[in-house]
Amino acid sequence: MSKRKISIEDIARKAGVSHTTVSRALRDSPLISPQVREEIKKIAREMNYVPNAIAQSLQTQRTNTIGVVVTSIADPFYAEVVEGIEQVARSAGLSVLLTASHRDFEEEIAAIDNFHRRRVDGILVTDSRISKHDRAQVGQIAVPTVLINSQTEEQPEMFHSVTIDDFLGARLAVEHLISLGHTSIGYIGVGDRSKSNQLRLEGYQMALSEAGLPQKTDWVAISDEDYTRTSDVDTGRKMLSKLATTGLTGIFCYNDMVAIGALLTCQELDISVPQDLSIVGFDGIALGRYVTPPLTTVSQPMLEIGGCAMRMLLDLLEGKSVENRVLTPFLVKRGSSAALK
Amino acid sequence: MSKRKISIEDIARKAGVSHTTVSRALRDSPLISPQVREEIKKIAREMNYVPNAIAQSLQTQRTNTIGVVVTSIADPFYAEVVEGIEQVARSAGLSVLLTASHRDFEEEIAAIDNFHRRRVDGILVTDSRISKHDRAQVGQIAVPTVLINSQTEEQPEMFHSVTIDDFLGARLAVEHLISLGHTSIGYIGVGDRSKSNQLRLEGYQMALSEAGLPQKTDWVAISDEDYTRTSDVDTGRKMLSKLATTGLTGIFCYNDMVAIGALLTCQELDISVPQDLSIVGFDGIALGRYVTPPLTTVSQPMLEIGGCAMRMLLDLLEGKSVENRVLTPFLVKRGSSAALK
DNA sequence: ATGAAAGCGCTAACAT
DNA sequence: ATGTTAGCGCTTTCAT
Repeated sequence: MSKRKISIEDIARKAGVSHTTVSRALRDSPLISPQVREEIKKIAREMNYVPNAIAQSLQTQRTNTIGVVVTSIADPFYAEVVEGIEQVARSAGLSVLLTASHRDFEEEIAAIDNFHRRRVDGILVTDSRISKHDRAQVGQIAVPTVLINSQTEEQPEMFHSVTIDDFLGARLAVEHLISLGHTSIGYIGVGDRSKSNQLRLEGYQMALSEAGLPQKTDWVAISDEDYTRTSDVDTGRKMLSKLATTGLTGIFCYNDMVAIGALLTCQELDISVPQDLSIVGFDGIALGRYVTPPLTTVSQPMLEIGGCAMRMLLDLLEGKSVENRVLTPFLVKRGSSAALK
Repeated sequence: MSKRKISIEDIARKAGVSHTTVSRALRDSPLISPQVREEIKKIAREMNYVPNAIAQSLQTQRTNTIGVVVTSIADPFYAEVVEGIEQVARSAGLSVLLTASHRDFEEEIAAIDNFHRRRVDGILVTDSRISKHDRAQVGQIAVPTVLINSQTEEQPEMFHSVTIDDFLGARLAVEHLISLGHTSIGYIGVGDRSKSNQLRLEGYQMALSEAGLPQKTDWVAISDEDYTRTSDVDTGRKMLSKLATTGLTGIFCYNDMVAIGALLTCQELDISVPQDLSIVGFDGIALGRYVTPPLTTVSQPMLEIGGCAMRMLLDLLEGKSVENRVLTPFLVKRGSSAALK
């Protein structure tokens, strides 16, 4: 194994030309005569030359790298979003630096700062905690940045963004329950996800009031715990126990993990789903297909969210102007919801 | 937003010193007098200086970056492994470049090649398809590389590796079924994962023969499909249908997704699990906890696999010598397995 | 304690 | 069509 890496100067020496010629030949410059070019490429191959992207980056001021911040790498939702990001990034010749923020503001800032030092060409942040007040901390966000499902109320013109229509999604879920004949419908939320939780709650309320259905405060249970170690599944479990005695026949849950927690507790409490209680989740993670009964959910197009954000970033890198996108979620009917008896 | 980034020369000019002094001050060199150092740091802060990691890397020949190749980012198993990797990488000041290989040899090679151009300090590859015959293609693997659960029979001294003990794991699964009184035990495998599938099959066979139990060829079903789009769940579904009529009372599945496919088909065929049939999976992905009945499985310590591989890489980077690790999986008993009636 | 100069490996003006 | 010369923004001898 060659200890010292080969440089274009090494090739130049061997080929009896200048390193500039090698540089040009390797990048198919029309300035170099075909035979010289081929000869140089041949030598490069023989010497196992591997171009130094670092040196190229220093010169071209482009790293062909983007930074992605996710709340957790093992999160089934964002894992799929990142899959979508990576696919289009790679096909555009960009590599992805991935960092987890654990929904922590400081970690998020640190990750972005690290990306800046590394001179990434662009940044993608999921579930961002950054708002306009924090501009100082982020230093100058000098590179194109797109927020995915941001959790703050930043001015739209401040950052670029791709979001899911939480309000609409919630309505889809609740209207589905209503169409099944349910009239006593509850909501289990996650306080920690401020913005999306708020919007889903509002969508829930709107759907009910539009249908002229009653709303009771004890039909809504929102966990107020810090996002320490209490997972969403546990939230679903606890909150369902609270709501179990309120006579509800349908429950819309903040997301699929919460819904699954609710489902599990129903099994323990001998509440049959969907006979006694219909449950609807949000997100559309793969998992929902495999629980019993399979989970009815409002599905987010995860791959598309990632792909869309990445394409937006690509446009930004080319200096194009872009418009923020609000993607549309769609209802996936499965076994956890059924007509009211 | 400052268009042009500030460099140490800009700071030097402002501070009336040389850029060398700035460089030293910023990195707390004892050569610089405390007051000058503080003054320079203050100016740097005021000017919103962000060190250029690219320039540093070119000089120091270290990128503080590692490359990670996974089969799929959205894979619940490897997502968790990567989570483990990223945690220890970050605490060591390293960033992670992540690329998906989709179990494709060419893509895997391309990813590694890309990492080489980018001069990553080290590489981690999961489910590697590379064997010693392919050394040429990989060029010179010039940087420390650790394979995680490699799928080929490379000489141990060729690459460093962290693996799970597939053979032992399979035995744990089958011995568990045996201890529950089962005597007709089948195996559903995935042909595409050559090495691990082979080892798990052998573990299965060994456990049976040690217990003096019968083995029949039609108790073993191994999917021979290419890994195109047919997911493991579908494999489980199809193979269970095949085995359903053979009078088995226990089935060990290559992994949890296969087991879940089997579980789902059991529901459709009105085969009660675990009353009529006990099912045991492999991997220990979170999902298994939430299906009905919850899945008994041989769990791999996913975070630890990632963390262990990363620590091994860290040692390699420090020039230490390392020993390959074979980690031990453990049985997690849940509802999908029960004593034979 | 500080500075001048060289160089990491490449690209790009500017010659020729 | 090819070579010379500068940098890109840092770290690191080597002087002073």
